[in-house]
Amino acid sequence: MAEGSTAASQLSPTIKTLAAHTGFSIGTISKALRGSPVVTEQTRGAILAAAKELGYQANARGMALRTGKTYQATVLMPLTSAAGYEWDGVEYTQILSGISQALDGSDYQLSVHGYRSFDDACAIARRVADQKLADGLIFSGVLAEDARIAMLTQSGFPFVSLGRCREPLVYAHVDVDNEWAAHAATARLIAGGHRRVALINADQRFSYALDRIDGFVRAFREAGVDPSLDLIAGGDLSTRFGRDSTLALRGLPQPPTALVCVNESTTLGVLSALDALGLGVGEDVDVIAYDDINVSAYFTPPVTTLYQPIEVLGRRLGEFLLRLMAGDNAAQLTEVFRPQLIARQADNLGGRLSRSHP
Amino acid sequence: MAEGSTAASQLSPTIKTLAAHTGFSIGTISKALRGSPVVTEQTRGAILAAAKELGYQANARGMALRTGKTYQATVLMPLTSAAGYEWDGVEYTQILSGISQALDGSDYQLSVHGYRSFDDACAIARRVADQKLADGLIFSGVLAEDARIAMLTQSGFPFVSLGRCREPLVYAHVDVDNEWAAHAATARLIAGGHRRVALINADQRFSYALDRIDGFVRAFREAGVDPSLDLIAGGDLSTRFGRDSTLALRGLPQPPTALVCVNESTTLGVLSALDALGLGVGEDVDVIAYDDINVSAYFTPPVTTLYQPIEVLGRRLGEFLLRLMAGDNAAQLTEVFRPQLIARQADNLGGRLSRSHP
DNA sequence: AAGGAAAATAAAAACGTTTTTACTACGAAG
DNA sequence: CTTCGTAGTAAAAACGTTTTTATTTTCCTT
Repeated sequence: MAEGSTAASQLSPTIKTLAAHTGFSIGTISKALRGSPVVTEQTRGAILAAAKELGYQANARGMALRTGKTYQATVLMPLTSAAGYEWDGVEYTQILSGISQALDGSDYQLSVHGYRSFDDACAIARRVADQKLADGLIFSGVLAEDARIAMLTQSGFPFVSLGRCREPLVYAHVDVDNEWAAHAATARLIAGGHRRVALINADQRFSYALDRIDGFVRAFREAGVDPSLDLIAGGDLSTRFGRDSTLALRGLPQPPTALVCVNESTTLGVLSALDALGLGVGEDVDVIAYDDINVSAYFTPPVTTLYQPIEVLGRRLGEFLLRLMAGDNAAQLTEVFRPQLIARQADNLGGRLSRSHP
Repeated sequence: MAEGSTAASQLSPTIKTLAAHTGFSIGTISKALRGSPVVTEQTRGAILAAAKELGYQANARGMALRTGKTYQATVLMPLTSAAGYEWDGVEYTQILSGISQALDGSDYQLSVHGYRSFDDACAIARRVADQKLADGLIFSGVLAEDARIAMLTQSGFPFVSLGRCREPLVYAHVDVDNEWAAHAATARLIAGGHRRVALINADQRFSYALDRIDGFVRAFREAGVDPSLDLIAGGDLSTRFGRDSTLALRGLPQPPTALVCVNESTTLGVLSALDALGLGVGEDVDVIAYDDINVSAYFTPPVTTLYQPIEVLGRRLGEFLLRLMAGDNAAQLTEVFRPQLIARQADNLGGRLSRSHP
């Protein structure tokens, strides 16, 4: 019976199939495919031809077992905080999209791990590094003092973070210049005459939340004005949070006349709250938002934004991780993006405020 | 030198370490860990204790090589169509979140493959199945005649689709009752007096776009009214598409007095266009949207929605895939969700239309 | 008490690679 | 004409499992 050959033609060809087909040994086949210089050009040609003819594809599991590599790049993704399916984390689609594009064509597969809390994320990161579940790691939501960065830096496990911690460590990262962005937004509002500016911010555990406060405060300092620190709200970046904090802030004795918003889902909540309060944007209150998924242009009314497409950051994250896994030095793999200011409003309440303030 | 033992204590323990530690052979260790009935309860206890003591974790690559399984569940994710980073695909965060939650605790890892076109998705699906790059597959964006479903059904590769094709095939799937949803929205508008209703729909290659048209038409038929087929727009589900198609439709000689929108990013574009045209929602035009990420509540003005949290569908997708990979029958693994109607407007233009139409 | 069945474990083979080591020609040098 | 280095390839070992086959032990039966 030709059972053997029939079965073999069903299954995908292995290095052994190639050996039988070409007459070379499996060791030579492997070297030829890996581009080792010890095999002659002629044999390599023959082997490559046979590989193409049979549609040979290296078995990732065999390679992985022998080399200890996994050919996996893992991304830590925050699971939506779930309470009532509140809208947050939408930008992750574009982050993943960017990373996926960068990894496309490489030998690496993109895998995703969800986490529910920071401790959860730490535990997963540790497990991935200790057990070598992946060859590299990408994560975001960096804290001022981030245990993941400390741990991975020490163990030498390749990773790229979206965001910088506040410890003096050397590691590959991609970030947005949040200090600059918050400063730009706040300074613009102060120049427009505003003195009571709110900052709808992320939780202050996050490093970038602190960066934004820094920029916010610097803008006031540079203008010689006391910063409205009592108008800084911190929370999850859901739409509900944007709405609730706006309602609360506007209920204060000296409510804000302008708001700086940390992301687009929060902004939607802010706008919703302002509408509910009967306040007109550009008339009774000004709003400047940060946008990384290009949606603010469709808000009504359109608001001034600091725009940085996050897909670009995602792509860079993937590129950096590839280079890191190829042996590049982490110190060289850092980039901080400065968003673009898109002015859609005058942000001076139609000039009214500048008159009342000297 | 104690080099050997030192190095061994550094590396994670293997089945050999356990063998040396307990005195049993590696075969027995493997059987004990896998719960085989041939090993006595006493030895299993000893081995389990040693495994716990040494922190043993099975090496996935070794298992994968031997068993041919990969312990990977792969999701096909559409890459954002990218032209100008238009906002779309945001719901994928929640789909992945749901799947990740379902896979949590199982032996399976979630991996993500991005694709740029339907052909791309087909090629990837075929590669995953042929080369057994994963043990199961999840995908969405099902076409009326979907090559992936046909191919995977035939090859018997485990998969769950988000959406149903229009061919009479038996396969595991999760879906929304789009026909019902479109019917509910359209019928409500017709009951409110509308006769010129627009349907801002997905591209008609997609099966669910056809389902919505079916429901849309049925509502008209049941009311004894000619369906406004000329007001059906199909396109990508970006915000820009919502805006552009609304502007175009309202430019017609007999413009729609109401719009049914296919998802929330499109709805945002629709609302933006209506605002730009100076049309008030609930006054000059009514809008009913489909929402799967719980954001419509914050639109201003709020619109009536058909709400179905997509994270729930994601979780079910993961559950179904796990059961499928465990050997369950695909015929049993189907569920169609019916969204919830959340009426935030009267959707009858304040009663004005019902007066003019009998 | 010896034989044998059943139970428990050990040993070996296998999965598909890469890498190290061993072999075989062949040409150059003495 | 022999010896040796070298280039090219083959053979074998290893990665960590699971599974099949072989061996040992135990205990029952006659």
